[in-house]
Amino acid sequence: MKTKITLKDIARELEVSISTVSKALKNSEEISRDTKEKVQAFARLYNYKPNNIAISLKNKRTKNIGVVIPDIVHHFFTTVIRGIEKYANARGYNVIVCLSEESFDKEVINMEMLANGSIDGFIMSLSSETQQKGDYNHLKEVTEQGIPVVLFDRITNEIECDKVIIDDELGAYIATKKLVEQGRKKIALITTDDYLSVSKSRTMGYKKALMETGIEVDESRILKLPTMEMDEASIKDFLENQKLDAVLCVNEIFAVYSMRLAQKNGLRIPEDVSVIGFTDGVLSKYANPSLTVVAQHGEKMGEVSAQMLIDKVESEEDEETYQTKILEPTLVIRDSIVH
Amino acid sequence: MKTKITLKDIARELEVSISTVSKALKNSEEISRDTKEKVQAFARLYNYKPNNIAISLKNKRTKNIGVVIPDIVHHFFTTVIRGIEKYANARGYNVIVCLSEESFDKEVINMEMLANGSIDGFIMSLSSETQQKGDYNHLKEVTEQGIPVVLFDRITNEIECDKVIIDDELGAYIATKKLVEQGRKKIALITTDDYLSVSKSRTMGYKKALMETGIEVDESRILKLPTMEMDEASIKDFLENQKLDAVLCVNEIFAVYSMRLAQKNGLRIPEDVSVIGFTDGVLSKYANPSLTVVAQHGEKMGEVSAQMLIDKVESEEDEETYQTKILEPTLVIRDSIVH
DNA sequence: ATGCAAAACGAAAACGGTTTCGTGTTAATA
DNA sequence: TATTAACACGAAACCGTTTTCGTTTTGCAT
Repeated sequence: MKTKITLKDIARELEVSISTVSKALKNSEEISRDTKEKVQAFARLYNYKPNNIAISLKNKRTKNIGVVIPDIVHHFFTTVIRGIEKYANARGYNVIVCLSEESFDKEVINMEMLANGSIDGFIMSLSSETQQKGDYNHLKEVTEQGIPVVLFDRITNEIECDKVIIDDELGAYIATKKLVEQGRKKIALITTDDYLSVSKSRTMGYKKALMETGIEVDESRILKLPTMEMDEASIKDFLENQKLDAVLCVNEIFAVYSMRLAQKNGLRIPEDVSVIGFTDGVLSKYANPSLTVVAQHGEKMGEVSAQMLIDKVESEEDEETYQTKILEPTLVIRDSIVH
Repeated sequence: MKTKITLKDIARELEVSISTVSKALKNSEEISRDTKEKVQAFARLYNYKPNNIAISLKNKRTKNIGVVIPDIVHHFFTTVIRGIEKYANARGYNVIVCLSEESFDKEVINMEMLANGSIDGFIMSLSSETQQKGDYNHLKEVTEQGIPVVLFDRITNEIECDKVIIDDELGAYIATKKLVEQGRKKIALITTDDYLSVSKSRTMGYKKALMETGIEVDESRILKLPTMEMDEASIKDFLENQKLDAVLCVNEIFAVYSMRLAQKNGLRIPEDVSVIGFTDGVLSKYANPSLTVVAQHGEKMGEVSAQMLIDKVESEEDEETYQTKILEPTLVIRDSIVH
């Protein structure tokens, strides 16, 4: 087992001081040609690589960024991570992923674990429990310590920091508008309780589109599930007890399940019922029929978040100016609506 | 901005030495009741938390584990990460995720980045390019430095380390056997080139099951795609040019797409054609009809990998004994086969 | 030979902890 | 009263770097 070599080892072997070795490896002007070549050759030979931890301690910079998200087994979050990872890696950063699993406590614990020097900044999306409680002290503590935070998708106005979201209201709006344009009148919405920031916005977009086109909002056509978790019974109960000609869902699972239910009841999609979901995942693409969705561009969101975070981390002056970037959702038309 | 407090700060305020503070916080017997209470109270008041980096440098233990995988936007890898994350977190470890994106170079770079002190061990699944090249020097270097490695799913025999796989051959075997039992005779296999360790095993299981039941293996019924990437044209070309009564696919996307193709051509599933895939993801569950799959139990695999790694990291003696854990796949029966 | 500036290098502090070992004080014992 | 053990604490080394600030050496002009 050949153990890692350190500056001290090189210094001892070459009978120079540690400082000389350090400088030689950085090609410092202070060191003579001769010595530099000797040191560099030796370092290369023994494959010297500086110890990241020591450098982190010295610089107070870890080149790690902490990502705290509610769940990883969801296409949207997965694509965001990919975006973050790609961008961060290109700038020499590593990504530490922590899952809150929609739990407030885990979110707090994870942040505390990372906030003690392990990372230079956070990128996160709030757990549903956190949004429900409305308790953001763990975020406050972190920002007060000067650790930059970028919130994406599930955000809160209570914390001053950079934010990245898609225009959820607009997404629901264009989807609903599309349905109306195609002559649909009885449009249902399957969403979750309003405490989830995204659900609230989407519900608003849905209502706005209806009102604009002179269709009365019928609250009995809106199903608010307690969480994003699949609840087949509720959806079944909801859909089978009314006559509808279109369904808008806040994720793709709800949408695909709705399609299957309709089909089982002898309804044709999209002839009898149009369906639109959120999240352009693998499910939408390969569902039968393929699902029209509001694409959230998770990878882009991840990139933008990472860029904002790293820019802030590396900026010398600590400007107290924060921005919220709003990405535009787009409608991906597939076979679950007529076209 | 209230900056983090250090031992030195506490020592200065309380007019004691740094050593005393350190010991007091650890409830050392050496320190008097009085002093301990004073120090602990002060620390609590100012919310003192030791700096992880400093501790890492001292202990030469980071409590981070590096996970290097080819892709994150795949249900299987996602569930593995979740398993790793849950288990590792419970034991006080953080997870650094790096994506090789199926590229050999990225895999190497990522490992080098992490191997210089950032992590205590690796959990990884090889990129397809790495398996294709058969170049494992980056893994050798790491293990020679005494950094523990656990390989999962996409492994190699060229490296001595702990490994976790599912019995891919068995998975394909039971799936094929199931199809045969139901009277299917013309069973196609859609897989990838043999350099991918998992594909090779699955092909073997498929052939074994056929031979055991007296069905001749017809190579023209085997489609070997170059990668796991979706290639609709090839699959379409392959499926539409022969009469089949069943299809086995090495992932769920190939399988779902095969179902749609068959349906478009007027074939009923499962009456005319049975389909089985690998990976029990969201796609299988919500496809129409729902897809029978060989479940790979990714989360379990992640847990087991994390446990093996952390056990090795924390074991004092460096035993040079490695084990390979083989998890049993299970067949999840759904509507894409008769039952 | 002398003086001096430039060149080349080393000592030491710093980052924030842990830990070993030494030392001063107090109290108990002879 | 002298001796000693227990107690409470501090100094310093260490982990592996970087960096400032001397100090020594060299070369050159005088």
